[in-house]
Amino acid sequence: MLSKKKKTNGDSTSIAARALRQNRATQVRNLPALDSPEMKPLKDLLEDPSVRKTAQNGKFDQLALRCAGVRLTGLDFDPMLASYVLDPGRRSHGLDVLALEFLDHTMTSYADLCGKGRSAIPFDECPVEAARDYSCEEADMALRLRQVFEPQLESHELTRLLDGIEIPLINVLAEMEWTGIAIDLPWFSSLKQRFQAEREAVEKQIYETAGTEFNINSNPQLREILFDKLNLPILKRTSTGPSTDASVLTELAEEGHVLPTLLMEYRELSKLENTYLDALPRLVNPKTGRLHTSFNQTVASTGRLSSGDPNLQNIPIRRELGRDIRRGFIPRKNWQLMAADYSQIELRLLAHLSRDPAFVEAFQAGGDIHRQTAALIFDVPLADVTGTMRSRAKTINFATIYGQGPHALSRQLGIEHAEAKEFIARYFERFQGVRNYLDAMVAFARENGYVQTIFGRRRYIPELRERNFNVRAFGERVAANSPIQGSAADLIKIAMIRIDDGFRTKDLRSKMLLQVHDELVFEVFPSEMDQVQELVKYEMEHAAQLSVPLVVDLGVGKNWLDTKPS
DNA sequence: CTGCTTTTT
DNA sequence: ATTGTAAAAAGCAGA
Repeated sequence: MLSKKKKTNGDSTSIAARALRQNRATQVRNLPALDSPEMKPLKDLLEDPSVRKTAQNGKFDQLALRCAGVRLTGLDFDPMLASYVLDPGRRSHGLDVLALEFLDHTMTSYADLCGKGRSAIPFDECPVEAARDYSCEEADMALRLRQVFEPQLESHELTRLLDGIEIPLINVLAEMEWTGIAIDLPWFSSLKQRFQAEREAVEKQIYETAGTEFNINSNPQLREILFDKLNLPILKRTSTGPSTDASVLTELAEEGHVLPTLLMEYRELSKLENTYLDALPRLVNPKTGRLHTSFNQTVASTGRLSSGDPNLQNIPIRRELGRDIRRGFIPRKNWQLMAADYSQIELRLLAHLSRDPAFVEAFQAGGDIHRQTAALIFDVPLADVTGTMRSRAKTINFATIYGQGPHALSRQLGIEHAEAKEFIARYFERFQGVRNYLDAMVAFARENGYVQTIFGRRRYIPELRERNFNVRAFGERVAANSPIQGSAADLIKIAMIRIDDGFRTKDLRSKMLLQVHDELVFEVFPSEMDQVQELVKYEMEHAAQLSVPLVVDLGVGKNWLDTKPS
């Protein structure tokens, strides 16, 4: 939202809405003349070149607005968010779509205003009266949709979720987007050199091994080399032909073939190069010298946020090469980065929601949950749990959260289908409360058509009424998973609002920068370190009172990777 | 524009 | 009788 196109909240809608509210105008056609005194603030804004020039698709750049002294205030409703809490699964929450569906009104499109393709004119060249009407139509629709949505929100008991969480979160996210995060450009460019040289070397080896040059990024060409020329076995199919994904290449590599190993190295390097090393430096804002993501508040059907332009929620960490990229995210000079992670939040929520005694006790006892799970399902003393047992227990714990079946589990653990089936049976024997809870969620969803989180966030699951078994099975997994993932999303949103509030009342200079689902990243002013740590840990751990403790791990460092243990 | 692949939680 | 794990964003190729 800070940068461009994809808007979630606080775009021109709210600016114009404010202007309109002041004018008490409800009819697009009866707007006061632009020259009238009451329209002056809007006119000034529309005519300010530093603002007009930055508009994309008729939406003003938030950074430009902020530089022009315009800030988000007085925000107390957003039709997009109202639509999102009413039905997070719908395809679009766009104002135009909502206006058509709920008000039977076809809105002027951006193309209507400025044209499209070659004949399109820039937004700042369209007549200011037309820009006014375009903006005010949005405000008008927003106000009318409020009348439609408010009774629905009330009857579905979603008012608290919207007014208590989603609306207050708008300003928190806007502030995070505006603040941005710094990256170490020299570090990025030296990594680029290193990775590029390495990738080119691997490329050469691939051509030699294959005996021909081809486009490695082209799946059809790659299939031809692997499965026609070299006659390697086809282990998996996609809808368009033999698959060449990482699991296939790994298996082929294990059979002793050279090319698959090289291909995996190539893919890892080129992914890091293209997606991060090339893209991120280009997105550094020249005005702020920092990277400004957009947090989308209305795309994930579970209630999670998403991040885009650039996506800062999928910065690598698992493999060593990727970890180098995380090292490039840095605080401003003499400040520190701090990360605060919820420990096992989804499993804790599963324990809380299911009230399973064994699970609840394990968390109340503290310690390593996967280890304790292993002791229970393999029936050995805690001290005798081996690495393999713990790792398997961990996999099964995650499989449970996702409603995974024996087939998927066997593949993941590399064991027989029957053995996986036994693991699962054993698991639910020990955790009967979990079994009952998951079954109850599916039953509730079949009965009511939706499931909900602790805070009443709903997700409708029409798939459960489908004839197709696969679609229905998908619906069952959604019913089991969404209350857990969604409740976790609710919790961290509440914590973010309270932390932001704490920062303000305590007049702290430190900033919240990023949210990565169960983690918050902060840039901390040196003298505020103790205060910030205490505040963040407290608010995250007390976002709600559950029957198991919520635990947050803090880490401090000179780059994002440094904030992580080991 | 769609499909495939890869990155994260 | 049937399922080969939830949620995202993004780059590339090829039509």
